[in-house]
Amino acid sequence: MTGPARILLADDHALVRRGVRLILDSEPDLTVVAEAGDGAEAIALARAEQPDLAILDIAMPRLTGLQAARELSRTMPGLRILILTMYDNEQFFFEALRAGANGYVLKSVADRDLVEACRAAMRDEPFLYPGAVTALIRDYLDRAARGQDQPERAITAREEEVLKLIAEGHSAREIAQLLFISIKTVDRHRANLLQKLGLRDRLELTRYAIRAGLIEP
Amino acid sequence: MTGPARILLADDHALVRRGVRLILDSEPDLTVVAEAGDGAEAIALARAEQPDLAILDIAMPRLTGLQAARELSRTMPGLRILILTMYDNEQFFFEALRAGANGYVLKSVADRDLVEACRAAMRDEPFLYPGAVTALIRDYLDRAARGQDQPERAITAREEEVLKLIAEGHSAREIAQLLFISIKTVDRHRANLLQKLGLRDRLELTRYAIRAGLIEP
DNA sequence: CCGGAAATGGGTGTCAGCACCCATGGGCGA
DNA sequence: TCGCCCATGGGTGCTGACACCCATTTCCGG
Repeated sequence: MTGPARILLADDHALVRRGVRLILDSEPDLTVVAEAGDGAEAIALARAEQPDLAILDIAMPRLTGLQAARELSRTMPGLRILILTMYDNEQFFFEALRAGANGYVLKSVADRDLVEACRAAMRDEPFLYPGAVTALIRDYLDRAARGQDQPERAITAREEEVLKLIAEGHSAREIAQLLFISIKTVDRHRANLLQKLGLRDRLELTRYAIRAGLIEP
Repeated sequence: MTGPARILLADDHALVRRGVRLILDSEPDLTVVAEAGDGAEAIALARAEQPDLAILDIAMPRLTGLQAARELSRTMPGLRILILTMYDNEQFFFEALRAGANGYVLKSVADRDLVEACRAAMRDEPFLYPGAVTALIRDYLDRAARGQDQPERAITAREEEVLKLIAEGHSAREIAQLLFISIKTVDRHRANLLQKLGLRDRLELTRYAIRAGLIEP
């Protein structure tokens, strides 16, 4: 017996943090030991507090929950990770799996499922909401049907970074200066994003990012 | 003595509703008597339950919190209204005041201020977060300085039509074909819109249209 | 150890967005 | 009636977005 699971909670809205904390702390086997307001703070607090489980919102300033999840699952392999998001979006769901998340919970059903998802993660079992399971099965069947000839490449970490900046209204030149890379490289990332997502221009990229919850309008 | 204030809570995320409910119900003078997941449901429940106070999120399906606030302040004059939102946006803030809201609270600071805002509303006093107060004062000073000499030309009907189409992602060429006018005229309307709204490009026009509720994201 | 993917960056060309210039005809209020 | 604003549209030119071409380095997994 080692006491309740120690949880790090990261969301940029204090109100959501407070609500989730009240829900989790009312369970005897779960306790929130730290709260972060952005992805960078989440990483710092995870290192300082060594929690058992991190609950990460996707849409956060500085680093998104997915970026933080990649970093945390790489540097702290024992840490369980739950992604908590507003949006039912398959692209981000698959990315969350690749980023090392143990579970993916929608905020719209989190009041019912979140506690169960935490317990599943602590047992090192995956937890997915029903829609995600459906998408996963469909994707599995798709791959089986195609014989994995096309692994349909996903958005990379760097591409997500560029996507966020484009959607925030920055020009290619500004992004190049922010990331210390050439305009041509920004052009290439943008082109890859447009091709992978099947979109036409940066305006559609912006809509996509808003719908996906990467940024706020 | 009439017992605790009866509150209607409207937000499309069950998780946020649950958090807010836990916060408010722990105060002896506040009690949540109904929860709505969208603006239309909020109006129906307000009529059925006759609460003292309605807390409305802006971003909701069917009817936004602002639309619901307009309807409620018109048909139920005794009802106090608090707008609760993610966005620190002056446009929304002024719209909320015009829609009859008694208070405007940001989700990012709601864990601290929400209870106080509810009590202020029940005393029929306004409650605004500090940034909103600053914006209100600046706007007042602006108007005083101009002495309303310039009615600051409004968007014309034709310009709004073009704005909508631009925000929906149509190119100037497409809009010209849709409206049976020349590309150059579309160019001119766009230029006038950019100048009147103080924006830079069609991407910012799109954000503006989304925020103004002209189109759906 | 080799092949592929990710990240980097250069060149070239087309086109749309946007700024600035200009003019004309119609409607409406002072 | 006169002037103003609106809607219309033409010309010119710059710049950024985007497509398609190319190459190099690094790193990781089979």
